[in-house]
Amino acid sequence: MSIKYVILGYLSWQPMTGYDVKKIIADSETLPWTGNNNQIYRALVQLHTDAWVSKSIEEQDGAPNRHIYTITEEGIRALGEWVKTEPEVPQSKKTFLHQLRWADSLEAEEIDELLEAYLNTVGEKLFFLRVQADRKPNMPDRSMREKYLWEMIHKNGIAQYETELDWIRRIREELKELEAARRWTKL
Amino acid sequence: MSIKYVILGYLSWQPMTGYDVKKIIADSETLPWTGNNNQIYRALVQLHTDAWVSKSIEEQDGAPNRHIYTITEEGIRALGEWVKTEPEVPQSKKTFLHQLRWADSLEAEEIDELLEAYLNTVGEKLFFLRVQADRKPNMPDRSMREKYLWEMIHKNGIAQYETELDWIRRIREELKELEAARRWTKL
DNA sequence: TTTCTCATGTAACGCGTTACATGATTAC
DNA sequence: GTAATCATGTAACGCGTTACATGAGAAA
Repeated sequence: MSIKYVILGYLSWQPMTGYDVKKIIADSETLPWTGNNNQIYRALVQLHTDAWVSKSIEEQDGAPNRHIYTITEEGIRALGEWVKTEPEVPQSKKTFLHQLRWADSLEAEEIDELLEAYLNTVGEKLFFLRVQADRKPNMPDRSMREKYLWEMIHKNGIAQYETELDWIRRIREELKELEAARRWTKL
Repeated sequence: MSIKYVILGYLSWQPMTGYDVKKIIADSETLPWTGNNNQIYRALVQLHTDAWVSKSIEEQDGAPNRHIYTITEEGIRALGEWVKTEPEVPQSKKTFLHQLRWADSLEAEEIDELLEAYLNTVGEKLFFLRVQADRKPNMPDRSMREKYLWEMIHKNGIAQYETELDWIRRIREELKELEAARRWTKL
């Protein structure tokens, strides 16, 4: 359950309510979760029973009380251990590639339209990723190095989508050439 | 349930048993599933009740009978429609990035070790991806264009991991510079 | 007046994984 | 003799999603 550590991480950065965590996850272009309540509140309950976070309640009138979660010493230790854990291979889920694999039954034009649609989808995502960097969260950086790490994490996402765009452009051009050659030999 | 279409795709390519499908998925470096029985056999039952595949049984003695699934006309139609479906944004799950985000509490050396471990993991994966291209499946290509598409799909994975390696190398170098600068100012 | 934000939570379900179960043949 | 391959399937569970439920205040 990796989201548990992701949440713990954000709590190591500043105390928050479940609602705050939800917003961070939902607004993030890079976190692979939707930010749904069910998962987050359940994870927070777990973190609390693990004693990795403590909970304090701030009463409000005319609104539900805010349950503020704060990371504990134990939680900091657990997070530190997790961070040093053997890295996993990144894995991407690109449904489009599986569509493309069986696209040979389509007309050349149809394939090109598909690729264009994919180009637009990826391009749009890239745009939002870049915009999010400008919006800059109002969260202070704890150190020079941490700021650098966060920037590089952001750039990682951008680089991936840029690579994808290059790949799409290349395949479109080459398919155009292939199609031209096919027509030539047919004449 | 995208795996349903993935399986349907492979069945469009040639009739197969569940076991064959399992092997393809398990051996693939790019398909994001493990190739576990439960999922595959269940999906095949669904495909069959959808009438997208037909089933014939080849009896064997001293071994379980082979249930051979063949795509139907309806299945071909369904696959064709799915292929033309609006492409989704690719999304990757990079647990390592979430580890790195909270790595600022570590010593410079420890971070570098982490990054080196990540480099090795990604490098190894890339190696296997390339090897798999040589191993080349004994499956005949149906057309020039399909062969090209499959090659490009393969290159897509390679490009992603290469981008990742570049990113790791860059961050390692820059962190080294940062650390050097920090030591310099401390003296 | 309707929609959005704040803030908590629950119900139902589907996708995906690990592990279990069987049993013959083939390879090392 | 042990392990892998062929070939089918089931049980249990966990992660993740959509949707539901409540209710106040603020903004459009």
